[in-house]
Amino acid sequence: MVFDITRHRMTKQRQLILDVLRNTDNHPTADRIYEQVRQVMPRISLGTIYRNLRVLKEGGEIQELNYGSSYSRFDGNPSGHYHFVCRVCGAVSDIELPVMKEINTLAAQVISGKVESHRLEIYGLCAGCGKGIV
Amino acid sequence: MVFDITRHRMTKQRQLILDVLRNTDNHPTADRIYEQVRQVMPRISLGTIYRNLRVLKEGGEIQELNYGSSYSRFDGNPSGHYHFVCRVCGAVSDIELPVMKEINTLAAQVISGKVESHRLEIYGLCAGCGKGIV
DNA sequence: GTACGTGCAAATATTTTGCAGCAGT
DNA sequence: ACTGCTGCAAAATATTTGCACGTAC
Repeated sequence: MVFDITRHRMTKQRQLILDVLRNTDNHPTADRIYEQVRQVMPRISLGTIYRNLRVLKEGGEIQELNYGSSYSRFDGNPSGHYHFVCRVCGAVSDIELPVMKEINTLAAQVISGKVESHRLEIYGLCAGCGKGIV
Repeated sequence: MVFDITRHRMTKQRQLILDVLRNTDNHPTADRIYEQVRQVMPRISLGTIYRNLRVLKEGGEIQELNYGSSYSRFDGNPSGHYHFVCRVCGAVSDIELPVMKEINTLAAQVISGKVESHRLEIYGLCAGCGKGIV
């Protein structure tokens, strides 16, 4: 699906937010997206950022992530993939590991419900933070 | 570790919160814990709930979970285990699946940092919600 | 007796929403 | 032109914190 144009309009704001998310790999927060977008469109409001993030998420264009923080991060890559989270600096990066469908199969054997998907995050120290610590 | 009594005091409030968490398996939110505890100790404050949840978490007595919602849930079982989240009713339940250490090994091969742990959640429909839906 | 802990209330932080005018199709 | 979208500001939600008093050790 490209975009549900029968219900949604591709406004300049929405396109810009999507562009920002697709051209970064650091999984920014709403506030960080706001800063980025404001450099091009200074009068955009944070409410518009949040409204568009929701629409884009519901349309399957982007993903929302939240890893123990009080805020969400967003990922312009909507396809299933895993993430690595540094416990020191909080950076989130993509993991080049294929999605393991067998996890769903395993889980289905012990769950009295319908298994649909799973989410996996790896925690540790990123290369940069690992160096500084003894 | 039982509890770091050299730094922390086991107050009635803290003990009660811990008891509530240990005697339930539905991974309650802070607010729900507050309601429970208030039935026994009506003058306790929500601030105290949050402060104690943090102390208990830092002491390794409990776990904090957050799955895409804007609020956290808490788990009185501090040992590593996986969770199943129903996408309809939002219920969170424990999964009887052993922790797969090989996931860390696999991840370590493709990550340029130090892998320490991982978190896995299964999503789907719980038994109750699966029935109602065609 | 000494800190840590508590209740209360105010403050933060993040996200959502009402509204009147704007703009994509 | 129709209806969704925007900016603005206020509200809602979840969590944290300052303070004076209380209590576990």
